Amino acid sequence: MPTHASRRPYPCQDSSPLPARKPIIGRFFVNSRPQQPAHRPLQPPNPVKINALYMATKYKEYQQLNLPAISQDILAKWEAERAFEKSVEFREGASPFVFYEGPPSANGLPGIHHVISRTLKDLVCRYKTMKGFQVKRKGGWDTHGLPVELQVEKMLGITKEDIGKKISIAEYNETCRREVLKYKDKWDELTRRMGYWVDLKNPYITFENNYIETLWWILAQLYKKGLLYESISIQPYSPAAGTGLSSHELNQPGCYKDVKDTTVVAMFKAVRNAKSEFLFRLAESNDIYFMAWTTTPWTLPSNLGLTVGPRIDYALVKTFNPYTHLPVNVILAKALIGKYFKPEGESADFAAFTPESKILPWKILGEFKGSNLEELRYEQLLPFEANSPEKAGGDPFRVLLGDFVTTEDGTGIVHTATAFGADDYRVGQKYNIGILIMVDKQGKFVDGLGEFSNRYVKNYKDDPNYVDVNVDICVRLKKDNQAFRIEKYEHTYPHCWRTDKPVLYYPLDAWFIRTTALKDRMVELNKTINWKPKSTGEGRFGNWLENMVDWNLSRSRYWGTPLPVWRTEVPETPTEADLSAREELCIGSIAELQAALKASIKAGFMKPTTGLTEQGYVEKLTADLHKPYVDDIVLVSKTGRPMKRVADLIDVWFDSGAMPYAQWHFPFENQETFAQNYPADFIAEGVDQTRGWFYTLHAIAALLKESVHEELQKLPPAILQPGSRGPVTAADLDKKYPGLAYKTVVSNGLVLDKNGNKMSKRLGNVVDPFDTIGKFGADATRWYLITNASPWESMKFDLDGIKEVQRKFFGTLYNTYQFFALYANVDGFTFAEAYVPPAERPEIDRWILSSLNSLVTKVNAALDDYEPTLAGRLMEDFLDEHLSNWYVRLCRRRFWKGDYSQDKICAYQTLYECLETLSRLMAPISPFFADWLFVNLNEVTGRIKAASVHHTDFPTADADFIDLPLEERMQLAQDASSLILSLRKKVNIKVRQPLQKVLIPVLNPDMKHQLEKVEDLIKAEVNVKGIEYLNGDNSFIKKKIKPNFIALGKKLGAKMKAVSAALAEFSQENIAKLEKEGDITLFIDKEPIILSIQEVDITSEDIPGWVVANKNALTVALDVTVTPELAQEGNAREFVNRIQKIRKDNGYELTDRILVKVADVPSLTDSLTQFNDYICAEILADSIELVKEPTNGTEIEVNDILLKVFVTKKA
RNA sequence: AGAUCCGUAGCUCAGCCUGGUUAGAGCACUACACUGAUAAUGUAGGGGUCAGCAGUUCAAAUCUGCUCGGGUCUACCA
Repeated sequence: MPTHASRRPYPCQDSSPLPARKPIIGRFFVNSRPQQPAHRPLQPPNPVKINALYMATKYKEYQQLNLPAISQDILAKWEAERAFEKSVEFREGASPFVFYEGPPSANGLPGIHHVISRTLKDLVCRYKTMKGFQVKRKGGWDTHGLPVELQVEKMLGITKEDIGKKISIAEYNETCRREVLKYKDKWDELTRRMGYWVDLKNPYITFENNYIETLWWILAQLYKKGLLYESISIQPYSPAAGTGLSSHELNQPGCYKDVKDTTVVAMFKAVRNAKSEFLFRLAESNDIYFMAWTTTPWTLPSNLGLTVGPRIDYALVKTFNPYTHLPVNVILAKALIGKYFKPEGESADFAAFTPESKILPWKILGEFKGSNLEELRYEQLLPFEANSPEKAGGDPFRVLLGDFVTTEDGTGIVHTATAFGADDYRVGQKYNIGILIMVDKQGKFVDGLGEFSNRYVKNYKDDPNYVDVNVDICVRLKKDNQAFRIEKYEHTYPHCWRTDKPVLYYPLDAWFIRTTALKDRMVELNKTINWKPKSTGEGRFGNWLENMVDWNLSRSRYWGTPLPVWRTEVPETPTEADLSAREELCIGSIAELQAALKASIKAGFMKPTTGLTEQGYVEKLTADLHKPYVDDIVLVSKTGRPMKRVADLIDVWFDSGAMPYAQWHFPFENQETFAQNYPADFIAEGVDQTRGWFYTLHAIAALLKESVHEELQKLPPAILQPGSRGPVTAADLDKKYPGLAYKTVVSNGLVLDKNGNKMSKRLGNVVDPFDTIGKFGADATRWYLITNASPWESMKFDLDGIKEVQRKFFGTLYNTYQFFALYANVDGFTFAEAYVPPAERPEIDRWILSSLNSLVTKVNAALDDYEPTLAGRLMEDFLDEHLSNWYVRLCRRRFWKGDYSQDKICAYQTLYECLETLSRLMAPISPFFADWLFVNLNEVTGRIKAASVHHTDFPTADADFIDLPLEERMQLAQDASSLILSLRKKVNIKVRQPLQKVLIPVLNPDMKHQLEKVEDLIKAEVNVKGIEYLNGDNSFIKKKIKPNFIALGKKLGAKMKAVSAALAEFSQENIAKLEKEGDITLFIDKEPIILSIQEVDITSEDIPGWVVANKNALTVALDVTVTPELAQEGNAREFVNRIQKIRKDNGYELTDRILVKVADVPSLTDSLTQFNDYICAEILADSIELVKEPTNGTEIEVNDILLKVFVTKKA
């Protein structure tokens, strides 16, 4: 950032009477030359289509910056001119840049976090459009799913059980269909107001028949390939809500709660047989028990196995049951012995043990690995008639091996109830121990479980008299010598997010997609995706792919895409024969369904309603592919049996993951459009979509690759490969459609409140995007969101941050424009003159243009790399540090002084170009303000034939403009000015007081040349008359030497410290010698080390007798002597300053000439006479009249001298 | 539990990939200047154990490991 300069109070270009100073800008002045054609022709994207552009003669000037008003005006303009549509139409025929819109669900209100991801999407699309691509952006709506259902239930005051009773499924779904787009208007409004350009007129909507038909086609493709199958899965299930829950739902905030449960370490009595004989020998007893811990005692009646870790060490321990005090031998993990037995009890006196004993005696009888326990048998813990081994249908009550067993808590032996745990089920399948489901879907025990029958395992009915059955189970075990420890235990347990009741893990029939079959392909393809940030792709997403399990697709709901599978019915408890005779059909299109329907009518399973033809009936039945209509359809199997639809709906994530195909109703129509818009070049959503949309898009693309190829091969080759007529080979297809849904994905982080907390309605810290945009405008909001932090980092949203952006960035840019407009209007600058080649412009113009083009290069690179934060910050720096703070400030006089000369034209052209280029650079991020700025400029000059900045091309850098040495020396000038000003500050000499000279030691000729070229700038900036350079060999300067660590590090290694110390001790003579001879020999530990001049950094540190400051290699010394001559000149300037203030106070126009009468104060007479010409030129007076006693007038103060002046406007 | 990101001034963030000896900006604060960009602008100042510990190295904000704190995602187990 700049650390320089206050106001430069000097005249520059007009004739200065100050003999000591060269007028600075005069040096830059360029005489008019034969005009040359414009250097940089600017091409509109499509000049033909734009006809009449509104032209203005004056740049608009404003009272003050009003960003919300600008947003509104520009929005109205866009809508009137169809600016968005045109921005796409203009690029017709250009290469497409494919963007997919992740569909939001419109049944909730949009929040500020939607603004960030949409800004990101929008800016990339706008940028690519300006880069010459055609970017179609089809909007979309996600319409299915549980949130919609719940909202509807809440609204109607019903629960899931009421559906089909109090309300028909048809009515229910109709309500969902209506409700899901409840806030569509709000979303559309946000889209408009934030300036998100997306096609909302033709969005894809996931509940539409065409959309569902594509989903069915995809499912049928998977079915054909054997990738869609049915199986049991243990899933979270909410008995209170009567529904299975997805893991997604379980991860709703607040679902995992800390609860206190009654837990028990149950004792399973081992059976003595050949395999277990070794234990019984060790124990010399028949009372051997496996100890297993559970936090869900209600699962114990369903126990079928005990699982141990094969590599875990277990011990057989002789002890007593702490409740019954009977002698027992227990088996548990050795590592967990300490949890149950106190050290002082080890090998204590067993004989002395009484029920009153505090310490339980114990003794290890033997140790073995878990693998030694495999296949041992035990007696069923809680046998009843309902849970007999026959009912389990396997070979239960054995010890199993499982990798999931740990010794972190419990006993290292896991009670395994196959019905109620995913791990349990998996290991149970492997060992064929059967399954017992002793709890029904209401969450209560089934009949035939003795005293526990029909009791709810948790208080699902909000019964005030509920008695915890878990406690009763524990009590019974305790009495029966089957419990070793019973205690309350606090742990986190998932709860149904709707009913707040604990979920059960419950076996449910489910349909799966065999994603694991394509795992390798998905992992490989993921490596080709450009992830922003990279780590999300490699880490979070990569790991997720590595640990992939089959996709559980089915949901037992009402409002969603139905699974298109019909099959013949089997009895409730089917035999193998029933199942193998079952016939099944997966429907892949409406036509297929209609044909099947007709067959069914023929078979007599379906009958056309009276008054309808068969065709009419078939069409009516397939007019809506939702429940309940599809469920009413009975089809006929090959063998003539009736087939009913499987009741399940599919996961809504499938809906959104299938959008690349379904949004175009592929492959039923739009095949060509699809071919050109697949895969996406770019998508962006919140990082929470990693396992959601990002995954489902990726998975479906990988699964569907071959089917897509098949369909595309039906198209004419020219569509797939423009320009080629030959056949499209498999390799060609593979290259273009590798089974990938997107090439670049940006995952943006969360938006937190300003204290870093997640925004939630509960905390009341949500930020309303409408308020924010209304108050600060979309531009400042967008700019803030993009530049505050990288999009993928979670950002703390603070309205003060937007205020800052508004003031700092937009305020500065607005001021700069206002400044330009003010003077350009006075001078009538309309860019009518030919473009002045940079070589003919003053150095400062060439500098800012160089800097501008460097900026353009960097911004292009940043945006190409999807780093908008960097791009925005670069623009901020340029605007503040270079354009406003240095260029405009230094050049102000060029704009308002003198005639409409070549120099002025150069200044206008330069500033104009900076503003115009900035408007185009910032257009993707802050589209309204950019357009406002662009149009304000372009309306007058008509320089670019485009009605909107969004129809122009993105700026590209012109290497000819870039002059790095020039940028370097300007930096030197800024640094030098800053240093000198800080010195002035230190000695309290105001900038208006001229000083005689500055000394700058130069360490090499190059530095001197660079400084000489900006000498005038520095002198003007700091109001010093001369700069003297001190060459390196001047003994006047005191120098400092230090090692060049980078150069010396490798050479010296460990000797670095010693050398560093030695250099610190160097005398001025040593340094001079080194400079003169180029190298010097040091002795470190008596070893010679030769240092060359390149291996050290020599800087000037001090100039004795002067006030000195330095920064890096630059040192300045200021002569602070104010001679009487200098003081007089200072007075003159002070005087000018006072008169200017009066002019302003009196409200004179810039061009008004004035008459001045001044009281003749002796101490000022010399100043006023000597600098008369200068003063008159400055204040636009013909002369200064010194009068003895002005009759009336304003009292002013010039360097502590009081006097009266009388100023009037000249007629 | 696993993965990942983050931790630098009161606040928001650069710098870290590629280690180099005075760690930078903006905001806020304090003081001053400027007063023809003026509801603007500039200058200066104070303010940091670079979360902590250990390691590698001549040298660590920067590389490595561990710990702590915060966020997110995933999983959830007796």
